[in-house]
Parts: sequence; C-alpha cells; structure tokens
Amino acid sequence: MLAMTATPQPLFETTNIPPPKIKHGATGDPMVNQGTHVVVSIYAPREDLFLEGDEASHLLELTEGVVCAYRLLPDGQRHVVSFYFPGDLIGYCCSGNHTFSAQALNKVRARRIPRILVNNLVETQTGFARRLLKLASEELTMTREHLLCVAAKSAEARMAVFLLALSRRNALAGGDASRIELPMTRVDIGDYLGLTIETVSRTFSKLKRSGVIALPRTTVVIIRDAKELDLLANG
Amino acid sequence: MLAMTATPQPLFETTNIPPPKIKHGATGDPMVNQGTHVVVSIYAPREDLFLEGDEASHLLELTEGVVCAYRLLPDGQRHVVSFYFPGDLIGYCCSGNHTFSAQALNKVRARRIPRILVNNLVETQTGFARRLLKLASEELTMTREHLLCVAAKSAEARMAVFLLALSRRNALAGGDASRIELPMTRVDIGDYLGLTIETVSRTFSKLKRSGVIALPRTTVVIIRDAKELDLLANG
DNA sequence: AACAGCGGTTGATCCGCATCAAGGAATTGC
DNA sequence: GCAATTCCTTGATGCGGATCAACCGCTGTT
Repeated sequence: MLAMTATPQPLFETTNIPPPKIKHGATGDPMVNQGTHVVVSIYAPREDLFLEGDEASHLLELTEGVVCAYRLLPDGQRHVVSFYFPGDLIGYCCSGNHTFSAQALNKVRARRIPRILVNNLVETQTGFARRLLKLASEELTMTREHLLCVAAKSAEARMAVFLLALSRRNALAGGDASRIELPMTRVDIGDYLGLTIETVSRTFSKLKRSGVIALPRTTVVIIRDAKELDLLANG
Repeated sequence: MLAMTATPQPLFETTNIPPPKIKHGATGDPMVNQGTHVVVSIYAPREDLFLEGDEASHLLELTEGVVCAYRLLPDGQRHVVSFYFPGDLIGYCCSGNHTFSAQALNKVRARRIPRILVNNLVETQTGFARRLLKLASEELTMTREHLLCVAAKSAEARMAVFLLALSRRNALAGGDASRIELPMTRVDIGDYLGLTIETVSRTFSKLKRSGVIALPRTTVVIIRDAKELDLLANG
C-alpha cells in the first residue's frame, strides 16, 4: 500500500551498531549475510532482494531506489503487495519467513540489519519496541486504506488515489508534488491496483485527454489539475 | 480480514492486573472507562463498541460474540474491514485514534484494557512487546491475504475463501469444521468481500445448487464438499 | 539498415458483476 | 390473528473492465 512512513531519520542510524560493510547483490557469502553486522547491499534493476518463503533473517532499511513487494499466485497471476521508498523498512514485522518477494525497480541501496540485532534492541532499548509497533500499525492502516481502494473504487479512482499518493510522497520528501517519476511499469501498477495493463494505459490516456495530467514520457506524470484529481480519487 | 489469531490463552489474563468490574454498553461513567482498571463490558447486537475517530483509550479483548469492524465512506458506501472473534484483540496496534468503527453482531462480551496499562507492560515486561509485534505482523499478513483475495478473485472464489476461513476458525476452536454459523448478514458479507448482497445471495444459491454447501437456514452453512470448495477458493 | 524484443497504446468484443425491480420468508409489534 | 419491517432471493438489463488482437515506438543486436 505505497509505504509512506516518511521516517525523518533512519531508525537504526542512531543506535549503537557496528559500521556497515558494502556488498553487491542478495546472494553471497552466508557468513556475512547471516552474521550480526549491518551490511549495505546494492541491487540492480529487477533483481530480487528476497523471495517469498525465504527465512527473514534480516530487516531491510531502504536508503536509495524503489522496491516492489509482490506475490505469485498458483494460477500464474502476480499481485503487487506494496511499493517501498527510501526511508522505509521492509520485513520488520515478519517473524519467521517472508510472506512476499521483493524486487528492485531501479538501482537500490539497502542496509541489511540482522534480526538478532533487532530482537536485542526490542528487549533492551526502551521505546524501541513501541516505535516498531507504531510502524506496524501505520503499515496496517495503509494496507487497509489500499484494500478499501481496490474493493470499492473504479479504475479511474484507483489510479487517481495512486498518483496522489506518489505526489504526496514527493512533497514530503521535499520534491515537486506535481511531477511524478514512475519507476514501475504499467504491469506493476496494474498488479498493484487490481487492473490489467490495458485498463491502466487507457486510464492514463483518459486522464491526459481530460487535461488532469500530462505525460511527457511514459515514465513521467505531470499533475495539471490536482483538485480534479482529488475529486476523482475521493468522489 | 477475519482475524484468526486463535490465541490459546488470553494475553492479559496471565498478567498482573486488578480484577475486572462488569458494566453494560459502551457509553457510561467516564471515570470507569478512562481509568486504569480492566473492565468487562457487554454489548447488545448492532451496538457500537467504538466509532472511527474515537480516541483509542482502550484495547479490547473479545471474550464472547462476534464484532464487525467497518468504515463509512463519504459517498455513503460501507466497507467492512474485518470480523473479530473470541480471543481476538481489537485496536491494539493503533496509536491515537481508531481508524474504523466496531459493531457487535450478536451479544458481545469484551475486556476493556486501558492503553496506559498496555504501554506500561510494553516497557516493563520482557517479551510482551514482541508478542504484540507478532500479533500485529499476523494481522498485517491476514489483511494482505484478504486484499489479494478481493483484488484478484471472482465472487465465487471470494465466498469460498470466506467460508473456508470461518470453517478453519471453527476447527481451531474445537468445533465442527463443516458447520458454520453466520452471525453476520448478507450485507456484512458483501461489504467485506467487495460484492453486492445480490451477488452474495446468488453465489450462496449457486454453491448450494452444485452441492458444495447446504443452507438449512440463512444463518447456517453446511460444507458438503470441502475439497471442491477449496478448489474454488484457490484455483 | 534490418530485425527482434519489449513496453505501451488503442480498438473490438465479451463476460461478470452491479443495478434495477419484484416478490418471498422470517421476525416483530399490535 | 394481521400488518409492518427487515432480510433474503431471484429475474432482467446494463455497464465497466477483462480479454483478444493489432499496431506503435523505442532499444539493443547483428
């Protein structure tokens, strides 16, 4: 549900943890991956950070790039659970194994924090557990919001909600609220909103035709009429 | 998303808290409601436990009956967030105000635990925070499961998933997996699954005609062919 | 340049579910 | 008992988005 937690400062930057080492890719020396050190990993576009079912040995703090969380259904369908942006934590409220796969949409940099370390902090540092609980509750609320969107809204309304969420994230990050870079494909958007790529494309065209947005490129959306877009999103 | 946590023993029964007092209804003496004591409250069918936007001063532990969590949209639509059953906690991962309303579907008994008490336990009792985090992560996972169901499945498949979830809950509670009592109306089910009451009713009839279920009353479902129902649910 | 491959767009058609409408069954009140 | 209300069921129709299909534009390859 478009994780928009927008944590001002990293949750783990301030805590007393050893300095990170840098490595590339998800697969590698298990001694490093399963250790007690924080490691900064870099992932190429469309590279998987982890797969559904993998042991959730680490928590990921995304520092650069965009991540797509997804699931593959038995019938071959793909479902996008959420998009994660810099500042977001991935897999922090997940005991045992991951319930979804995570894929880099562009070049991604993430700090891999061993779960043992997290559990230690939960036990020892006062207030740390409460911060995690707050994050979990926020993610739950956002997931419910997205569920409501998908369950109750038309294709056009869903797209409007989606674009406004991206816009708001931009604004919170100090960027331009009216210009949206789309790191995800039409397929990703469709799988996230419960629509086909044809419908996503058609709805983009419709919004463009009615002057609500502009599409200088396929990966860039300019919001021309934010008021109207909001009206489409919220009736 | 059909909270199915099925906590073996109540989370707060084992902890060192004063004995509960009993009262009826949600509205009442604020000195009792906002205090530091655990209070057992009883609610009549269709009575609201709390409303969206209310201060989440208490956490509710449901001991009897079924609760429907819902939201009213600006356009008049109603959306059912989740159903809660005995043993479930309501509003535990919710800082500040409630993000949904909660209504009793039948006679409901719930222990109202002041948030202050919860926060104290999080800080002082080792492991308590982790238990809450685990609950939150389970609820998040179930909400995602429900989202996937609503976003990707047909009306028949959604109903099948719903019935199987109720069946499984029955089985976990030591009851009959093939007999389901429905405390909720067709409207509740429709608002939960993103369908109209007509479609819910038609789908019940269709499942009945094909021999997958029987409907001795409108409030009772007998699963005749669990294998087929599972096939309908998961393709 | 020629070609293949991929992502995106657009058109035509079809289908599942919403909507509109009517009536049946169970419950409540008098 | 009967009326009134609520909940549920069933039928007829329409619409939104899925599906099928063709084509466009860009990128990379040879």
